[in-house]
Amino acid sequence: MKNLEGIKTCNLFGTLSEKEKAKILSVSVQKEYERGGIISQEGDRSSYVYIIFEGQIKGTRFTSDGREIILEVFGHCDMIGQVAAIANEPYYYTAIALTKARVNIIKKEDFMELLRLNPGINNKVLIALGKRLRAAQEKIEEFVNDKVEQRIAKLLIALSARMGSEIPFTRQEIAGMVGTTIETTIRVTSRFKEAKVIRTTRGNIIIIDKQKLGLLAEGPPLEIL
Amino acid sequence: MKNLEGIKTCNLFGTLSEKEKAKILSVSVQKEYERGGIISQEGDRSSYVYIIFEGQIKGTRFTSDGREIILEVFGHCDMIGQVAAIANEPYYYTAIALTKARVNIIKKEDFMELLRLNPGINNKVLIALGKRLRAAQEKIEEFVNDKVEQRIAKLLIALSARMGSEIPFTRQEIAGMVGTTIETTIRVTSRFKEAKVIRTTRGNIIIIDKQKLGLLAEGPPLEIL
DNA sequence: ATTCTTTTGTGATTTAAGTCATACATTTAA
DNA sequence: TTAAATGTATGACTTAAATCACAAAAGAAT
Repeated sequence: MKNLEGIKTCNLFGTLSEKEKAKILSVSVQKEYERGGIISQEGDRSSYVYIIFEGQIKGTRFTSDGREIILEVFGHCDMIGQVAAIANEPYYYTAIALTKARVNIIKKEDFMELLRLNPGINNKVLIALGKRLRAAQEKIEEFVNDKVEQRIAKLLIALSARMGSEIPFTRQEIAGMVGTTIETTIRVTSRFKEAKVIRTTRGNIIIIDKQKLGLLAEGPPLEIL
Repeated sequence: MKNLEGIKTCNLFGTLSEKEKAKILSVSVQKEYERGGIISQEGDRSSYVYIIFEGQIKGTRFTSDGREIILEVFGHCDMIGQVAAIANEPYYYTAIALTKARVNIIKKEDFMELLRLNPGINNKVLIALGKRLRAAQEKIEEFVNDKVEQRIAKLLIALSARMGSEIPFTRQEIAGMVGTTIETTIRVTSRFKEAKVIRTTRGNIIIIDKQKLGLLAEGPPLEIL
């Protein structure tokens, strides 16, 4: 039960009284997932809302030919499943644990109740959704404006802002996040390595020159740096 | 005042009593825009929320080299500016009238008050935001999976669902919406014309073979149809 | 009517990234 | 400890779409 407490510090619940927070905890169950564990699945009827307490979770869709597109990466205090819950629709994508993850699960009905009784939460949920919308729209802009090299640089920066300079993803996953193939991702990261912008181990990318990575994200290709 | 009434039929206000609806009308002002008229501008401090009563409005951002990216197209009963209002941030993009448009303007403070007093509206706003998030994520998927031809086919179908088979956009605008150049857009639409999928006049695309367009949106390129 | 501006149309060329094929290293499983 | 699976690496080739460059048609403005 001790771990559950951490979730109370989330911005989402910032406006609530101790009593209300306690109520949320009382209606939520905590569950732990191993890397690769499936939290919720695309197309399933939505029954729960999830608040992430620890670890990273990816929101993924699979194309008809089996390729994986990672639409979002969630971390501490992020909430998933609320869009499906509120609109009463099936989940739009599959949520998979990227690392060992601990998640608070709230029944849809309890969540809706929570929203109804606490306008403060309602507002926080709205703000969070707004942020996700903007993030998605920024990504669209990137597809229009940026080359793969630049998109990968931006992604690495964004990921390192959340989880430090050691990024525990394979090239395959990176490819899924920027919407490219594994081969190009390997080629780009190899170039980054050669230019001493990153180091890598199997399944990890370690940023060693954040400044140069920032330049790459701004636009100029590696060759002219 | 008569025109204002139409907005009451919007789903957004479905759960409200007549009295509450009247309240909304009392705090909103109606304004008309000509094609090209600017409703709100990227970066401006958000002061109003807009509900579209009539016409089409595009949500646009400009790249550093002046190209236009149209992120969303809004129509009857859509609301814009609410994300900026709720998060208390500047507008994320510029809203420009695509056609003659009539818009209800609500002061940010009045809108926030409305949200606070009517959980029903709050919920509707959440659902609408959720839909926009999914639309944006679908677009990301399109960038990953689809070729330009397919993306243009999908766009034309989506637009025609809202505004009929005559689509009043230039190739330039179409290009901005699918994230490509004007040249490729012209080439693709020229091919569509030759295959009798569409007709065009200056500034307009008229869909004449909806079924074939549907096929194109599904994937197979024109040549093999 | 003539000029200016916007929109549409095409050809030639370049380029970024996808595709295919193959190899090797590192983990995990049998 | 050997085999299978997964992740990384690279070369050769193809292709979709961008870029550049120019031209003609359709409206709008003078």
